[in-house]
Amino acid sequence: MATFKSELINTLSQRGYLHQCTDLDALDAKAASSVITGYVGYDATADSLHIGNLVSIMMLRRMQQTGHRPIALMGGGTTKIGDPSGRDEVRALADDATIVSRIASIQTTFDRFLKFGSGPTDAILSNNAQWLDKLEYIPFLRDVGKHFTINRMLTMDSVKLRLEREQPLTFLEFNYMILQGYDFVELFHRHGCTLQMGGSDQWGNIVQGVDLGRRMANSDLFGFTSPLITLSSGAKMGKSVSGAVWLSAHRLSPYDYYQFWRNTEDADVGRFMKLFTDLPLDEIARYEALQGAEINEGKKKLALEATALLHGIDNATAAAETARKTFEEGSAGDDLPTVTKSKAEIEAGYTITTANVEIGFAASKNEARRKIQEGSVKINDEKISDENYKLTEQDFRDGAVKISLGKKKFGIIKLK
RNA sequence: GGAGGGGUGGCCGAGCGGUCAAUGGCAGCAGACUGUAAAUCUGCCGGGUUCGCCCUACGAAGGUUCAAAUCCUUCCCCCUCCA
Repeated sequence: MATFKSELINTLSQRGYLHQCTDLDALDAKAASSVITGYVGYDATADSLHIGNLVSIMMLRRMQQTGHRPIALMGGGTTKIGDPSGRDEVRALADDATIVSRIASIQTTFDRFLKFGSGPTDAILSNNAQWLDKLEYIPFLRDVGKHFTINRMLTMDSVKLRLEREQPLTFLEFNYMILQGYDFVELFHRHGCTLQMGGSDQWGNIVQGVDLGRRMANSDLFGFTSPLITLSSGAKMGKSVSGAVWLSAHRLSPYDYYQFWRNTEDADVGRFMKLFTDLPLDEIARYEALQGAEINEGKKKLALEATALLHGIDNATAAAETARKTFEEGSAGDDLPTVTKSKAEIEAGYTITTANVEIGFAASKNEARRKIQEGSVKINDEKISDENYKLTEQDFRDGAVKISLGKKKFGIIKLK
């Protein structure tokens, strides 16, 4: 089974993270004989990372698990430029204050996956604003710009595709790959970082960094990318009942995160366990062998383990218990979205329509009315077909009403 | 600088004076079937509503008309060809 010399590359390869590598054999040899420092960069395009970032976060985690040193690089500087990769339109650029607050919010996610500190394999959190913000234009062009040819840059997918589609590419964005390449060299000088990882869409940017390292620092740097993770049905990964799958709890609750994994397609269970949990491969193989409805046991395990990594075992267990009560017992668990109402508010007339909106099931009252007419709204498991139905004290059992939309969305209205 | 074409709902894309909150497709939501799976089929898919209607919307601002996404004027932006 072990086809590589190093534990790092064996792990990355066996668990499904390997897509492309600039020099796999050399990297493998190096990882077998020394501690490698490697990084992944994250731009602050929102105040939370999302499921699409999780593969690379797990790669950093695998590095640490196999005795190497990961760096999470926050793109405080590059976010001001905007990565054109895979986009047809210029990004809406955030102002400095927004970027700083987003980074502060994002950083907490890494504490769950990596152990930071000053030991030889302790993770490092860095921010490229530290060096990019104070670059001087002419010196930068002379030191770094001279190593990039326009000819080469025009062949990069991020540029070429935009031009082929006749979409505008600003000079600002055109510089993104140069700055990302420069990051790599900077991290090499600061921390001896010799590896950059990322998703397959980052290949071009990463390779530019590897080349720049050879030219500027005469150093051997490595690039490693993971495949784009899609569902077996072909869809892009990243939909939960309440929209995008965010990693920050303020954007997506641990319960909803658990539910996202619980609803994994059958064919993806084993693959996702390898990528997104620490379960040993032989245990994963046992779950993969399950057939038919038994696969649900694997989904529960996947959901529990993946949620525990991000939100802690206590939150994961609570989410699992809420799911069990809600779906298997038909009662209501504690982690469901909750709205609290006073007795006076109920007496003043609180309609089922408003309740659906307040609990987040519908974006507007019209949508809530439609759902009621479609017969998908229930109160305490009783279908409600009157859109003007007002909750009464009789609806409250032990001070709470269970409200549901469809088969998967549940919420609680509590009486204060 | 000159000539022509175009900007429509989350996206693509019809419409070209009234019957247009605007055909289709994608995405999304719900129902049926199931295993909280996939596939399939069905319905819904701007906001508010006392369910009569009302408001907002077809790049922006004015105008013509009983009536405009559709006609006119000005402005902004994109594309193609010529120089």
